Amino acid sequence: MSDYISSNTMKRLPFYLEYLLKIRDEGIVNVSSKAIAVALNLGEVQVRKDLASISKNGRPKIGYEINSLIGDLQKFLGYKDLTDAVIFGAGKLGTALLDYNGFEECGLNVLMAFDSNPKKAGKSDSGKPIYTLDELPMIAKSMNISIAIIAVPAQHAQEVCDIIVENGIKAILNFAPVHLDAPKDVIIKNENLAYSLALLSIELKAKK
Amino acid sequence: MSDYISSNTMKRLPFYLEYLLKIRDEGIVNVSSKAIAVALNLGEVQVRKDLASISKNGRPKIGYEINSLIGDLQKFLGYKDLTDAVIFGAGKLGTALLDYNGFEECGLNVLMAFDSNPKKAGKSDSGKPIYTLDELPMIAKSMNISIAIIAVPAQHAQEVCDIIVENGIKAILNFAPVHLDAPKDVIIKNENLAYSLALLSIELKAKK
DNA sequence: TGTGTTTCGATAAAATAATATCGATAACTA
DNA sequence: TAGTTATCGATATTATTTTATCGAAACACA
Ligand SMILES: NC(=O)c1ccc[n+]([C@@H]2O[C@H](COP(=O)([O-])OP(=O)(O)OC[C@H]3O[C@@H](n4cnc5c(N)ncnc54)[C@H](O)[C@@H]3O)[C@@H](O)[C@H]2O)c1
Ligand SMILES: NC(=O)c1ccc[n+]([C@@H]2O[C@H](COP(=O)([O-])OP(=O)(O)OC[C@H]3O[C@@H](n4cnc5c(N)ncnc54)[C@H](O)[C@@H]3O)[C@@H](O)[C@H]2O)c1
Repeated sequence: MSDYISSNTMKRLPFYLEYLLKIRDEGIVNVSSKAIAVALNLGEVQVRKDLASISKNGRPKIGYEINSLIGDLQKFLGYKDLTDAVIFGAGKLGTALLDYNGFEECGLNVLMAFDSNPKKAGKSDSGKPIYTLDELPMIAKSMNISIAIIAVPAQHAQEVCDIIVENGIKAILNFAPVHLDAPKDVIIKNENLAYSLALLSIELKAKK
Repeated sequence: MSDYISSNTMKRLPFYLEYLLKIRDEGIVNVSSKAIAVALNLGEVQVRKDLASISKNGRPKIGYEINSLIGDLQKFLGYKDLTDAVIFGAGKLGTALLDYNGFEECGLNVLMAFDSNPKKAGKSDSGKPIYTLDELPMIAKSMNISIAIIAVPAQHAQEVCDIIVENGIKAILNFAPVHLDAPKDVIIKNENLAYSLALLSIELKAKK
């Protein structure tokens, strides 16, 4: 168990967890780094290194005990204690995210959405509340929102970002295809689906 | 203009493009690597290196000529010649993607969706066609689909992946939170939104 | 109990990526 | 026109990440 974990390693951890959960369902109790490496298309040394950074229970000849490895992964990934998140922009993408029930198992509690358009206010299909933007200050004060998800049109993303920062939220996942400026104690991650697709297309062309 | 471009560099290129388009609108004609670096929070040497890999027109004291740099970026990123993509799963996420009009400007042409549920067949809000899954072979044969986007429930993702591969599509963007197995000449990229959020939450906790 | 096999973790080496340094060049200024 | 400055690109350095190597631990089985 080392102290620092690289972001590349972090990105692989969820895949280990997913795979381990799958094979545990199949009744497997122990697994070797080699088996994991083959299944996920990674190097086995890399697998051992990654796992060593969050767990410490590999045994020669035996491999890893799946249950405790899963436990360590879930603990590290914070899939136990929920983090509260809210969405800005209750449009197509925003409501898809709001009504998606797969976040809980990753430790995320998507609570509500905010939209500038009062007509959007009310409840989503799955029954989660949608508020108007001016209700944010009050709500933010009374509860501890950790993460904001931006799903508003690009031209409004920066202004929404500013409002988010003003209300004390320190982490933002931004789906709008623009670079956002914010104080550097605010963590911003850009999730640009169009770029992901474009990069895939580039790789495809490069291969031929 | 070098030959090989690292994936880290590739991920940064769209941000350069976005920024350059923005400042071009403001009437700026030349820009220095330093200005770009400051705006996007990168190292200025890194910016020069990245840009050198796709363009070659920086001039001492002047910087880069924005127009030609934009041209080179767009050309490299393939934002001119459109690549055709289709979506599997016309649920909440799938239709949000289908009706999103921001892909075109990144060179992606999202044509249609396929869903196993016949009730979904017809047209989306924006008028794009939704077909049943069994219509895929015929359609795939008559046109050149480059990219498949998987937006079906996790438990069906692998079976849909198999169908996609059978129909000759060589690149997949997978939104289902499962690892997919496919022949290694098929490029698979996982876009797991829940993990992105979870990682943000981990970083946030680590900072405090 | 001893030998062989598997698999781990630690350490070393190689590959990749980021950052720093510096001479060269082009524009500006006096 | 000569000196000054901003900025580039090339090269060198440093840091990070991946991959290889190898001794030791743990079990199987004779
Ligand atoms: N739909 C997709 O698949 C997709 C894919 C990639 C990126 N995006 C990006 O996600 C964002 C949302 O896309 P969408 O398709 O859901 O758009 P949308 O038009 O369906 O929804 C946008 C919502 O934001 C609300 N809004 C506008 N200004 C606001 C403000 N200042 N504060 C709060 N809410 C505001 C609107 O009322 C609307 O409900 C866009 O930036 C888009 O570029 C979407
Ligand atoms: N909604 C989100 O914000 C979100 C976020 C992250 C990941 N995801 C993932 O994206 C996928 C879709 O999510 P969603 O919220 O749109 O779900 P959804 O239930 O709204 O839609 C799923 C659609 O897939 C169709 N489908 C089922 N089996 C199919 C098959 N074999 N072939 C073709 N179509 C099939 C269904 O008929 C349905 O229309 C899921 O894997 C989910 O985990 C969704």
